[in-house]
Amino acid sequence: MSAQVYLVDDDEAIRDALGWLLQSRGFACVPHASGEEFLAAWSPQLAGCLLLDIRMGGISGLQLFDRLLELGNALPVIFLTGHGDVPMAVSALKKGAFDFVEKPFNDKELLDRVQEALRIDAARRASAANSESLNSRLERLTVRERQIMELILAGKFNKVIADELQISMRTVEVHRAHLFEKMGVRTAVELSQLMTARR
Amino acid sequence: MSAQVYLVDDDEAIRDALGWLLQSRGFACVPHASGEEFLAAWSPQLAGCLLLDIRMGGISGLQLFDRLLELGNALPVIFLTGHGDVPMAVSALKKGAFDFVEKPFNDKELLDRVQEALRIDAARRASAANSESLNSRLERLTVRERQIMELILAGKFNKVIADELQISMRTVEVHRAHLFEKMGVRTAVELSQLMTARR
DNA sequence: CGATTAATTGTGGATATCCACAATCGCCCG
DNA sequence: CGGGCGATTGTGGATATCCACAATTAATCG
Repeated sequence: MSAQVYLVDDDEAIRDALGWLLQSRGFACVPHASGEEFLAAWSPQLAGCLLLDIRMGGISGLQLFDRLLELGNALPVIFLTGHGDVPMAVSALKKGAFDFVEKPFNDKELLDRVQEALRIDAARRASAANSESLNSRLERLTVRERQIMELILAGKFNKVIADELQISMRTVEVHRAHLFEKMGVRTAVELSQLMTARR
Repeated sequence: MSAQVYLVDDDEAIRDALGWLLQSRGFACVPHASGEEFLAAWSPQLAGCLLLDIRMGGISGLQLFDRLLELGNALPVIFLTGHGDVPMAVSALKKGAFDFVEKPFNDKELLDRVQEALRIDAARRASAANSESLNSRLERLTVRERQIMELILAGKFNKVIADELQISMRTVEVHRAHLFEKMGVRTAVELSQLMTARR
């Protein structure tokens, strides 16, 4: 799934004009005529950004935005509006919208914002992919291994861990080796960095 | 230096009214009649938040905001304006303003925003204090100790570190013990968490 | 029931770490 | 010049870790 610029606007003239502009600059554009239509096509895997008109028939851009937030949307959203007011813009940005642009807009400026949004999204996805792979590795750990990992991350010696869990040191060593293997680390320090880095 | 609500507005009536409102709700308020005046009083140590009118004689609220950004201001800024437009609000928020409120405003809403801003600032300062203390500990390390710390954080054994630095293992052990002592950690895992957590 | 998986434990040896006790060398400062 | 500091090294012993080889028990699953 490569990056797309999703465009939701109920005005066909705008869809055509913006679509053309984007394509001409090398951005793949996917137009939708309504919020409902986009919502039906949406999936968490979509990559790119979303250009969203606020005033539309059917559900409004703001309503669509809220719905997408609930669904866990990660696409950066650039609002387009001819009739925005300040509270609307403030609220949208504080909820996490990427930008809020008033029509008529300057082509170059919009393209810059699109490019920046695509960059952000790519970076976010790359980092999400990392933490996905981390999570999948974590899920492969058995309960006991996770439990022992916690104690290792608390800086405890195998001996102490064995005491606390009332098991032999040898068993701790085995679990430790297994979880290092599964997590793809060679030392406790690497494990700690892996776990600490992920916020 | 305890938390204050700094208020910059060239309209005395507003300063009085807002000042009274804030005081009555238990917020300590420090009014200034101009951007220049606040700038002269500003220091990086100020704690609290800043209520900033946009349209003022002398330098404008937006100019003051930009200047404060250059100076490394950490105070959350809540803009107050009677004549804001959308691009202005968008730009301010994207530069990191905490909020952007149009006059006339609802008292309770403004107070909520102030409280939230104070909370954010307190949290930010607490975390900054941590990283300050971390930095001061880091500065107490000798060059050699820092160098060895890097290698420890790379997950290398004392033996390997000794080889790479062309010194004896014993020396590495000594430095290692010293830097652990100075950094206040007992194990390499704790050190790693300390260093990794601070972005 | 036979296979698989997780948890558990043991032995023993090779490596590493931790640390007290001790010492040398070079540099800068009052 | 004597003292302090940082870097360096050594010895030796107590602890820990790493790991190959080996095995038992309990639970789950087709």
